[in-house]
Amino acid sequence: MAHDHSPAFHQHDHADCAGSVLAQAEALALARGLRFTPVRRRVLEILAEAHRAMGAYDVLERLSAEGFGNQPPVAYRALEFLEEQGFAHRIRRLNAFTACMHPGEAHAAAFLICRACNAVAEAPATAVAAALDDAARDLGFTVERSNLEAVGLCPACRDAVA
Amino acid sequence: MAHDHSPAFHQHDHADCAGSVLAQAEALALARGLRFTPVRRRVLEILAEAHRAMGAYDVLERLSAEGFGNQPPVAYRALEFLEEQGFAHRIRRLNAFTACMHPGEAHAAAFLICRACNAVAEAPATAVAAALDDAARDLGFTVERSNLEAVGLCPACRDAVA
DNA sequence: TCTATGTATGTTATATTATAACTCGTCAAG
DNA sequence: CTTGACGAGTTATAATATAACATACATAGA
Repeated sequence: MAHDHSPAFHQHDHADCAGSVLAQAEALALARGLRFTPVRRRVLEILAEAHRAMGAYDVLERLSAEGFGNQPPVAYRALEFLEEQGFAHRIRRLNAFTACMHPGEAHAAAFLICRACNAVAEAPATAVAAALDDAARDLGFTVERSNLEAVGLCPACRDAVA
Repeated sequence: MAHDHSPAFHQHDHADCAGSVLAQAEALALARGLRFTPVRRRVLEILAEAHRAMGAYDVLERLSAEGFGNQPPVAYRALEFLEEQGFAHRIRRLNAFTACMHPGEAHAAAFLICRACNAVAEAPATAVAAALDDAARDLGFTVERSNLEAVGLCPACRDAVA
């Protein structure tokens, strides 16, 4: 379980993890009575296979080339659906989106963005979320959703620089 | 792009806190050998007086009305300077900016955004930052800057709903 | 003082990101 | 076999942001 949570900065089988993400999302959509339509499914696949943050227009380009609609709302709507369902995350700093690597599991989002290679990793952030809740409670604020984005250097790029 | 009129989560003297923020920023700029020019100063004043998140184009409108340049780079450059110096923060979820209420003090940024009134409060986040550093270190990632944005309900809006 | 140099501002133009509003098709409930 | 909800497609445009170049302006060295 330990290394399952830290995929991005290590070598692993993308096809495999993408497949499992798709399967989990599909199962969750079914369980929730949602329509996991071709566009939605394909967008999640594209994100999972790319295994990096992609802009909406990058996704759209792929969709368009595959015979789906070629206008922005097609991509934005699918991405919005995926994000609402926790199947994908929006990385605001990059104006981009990534597949969630463990959909369905309760988890706070904490993204580590490498400024050198733009890789994005999702870090386990239970402790971070707890600390945030404490700080917010002191101000009487009720947190509903939170998003933490950190910029820095991933192990590979740090070693390359050193 | 009007973000909302609500102040942070408690009443206080805006003119006073804006003045002190300006003074602190000015002193820091001096100490750092930076040029705290009229546009930069005025942008920080606008943010501090508004005491809410403002879009770059909102700021630009004010600048323009006061005889400064009326093209986007004028606002974006000043905002970028203020953010780099820690005098202002960018709220990515809102595509907006706020004055930092305690420039110069070492602090991690954690913003609480009320989804009802759009007020933005800056919460003390030392514990949050520590938790993040721990999580990142486990992945070999070096955090340089981080930004936490939480959406929820501020005390006033929660009470209004209840 | 003068001028060279770096830096800030102003301007033009355009790129990038995102959404509003409407239409059509599908599918399942009544 | 309709109708109502929802998703997808399309047109158009809004909102956000930056590239590139021109002009002014401070200040330090000749």
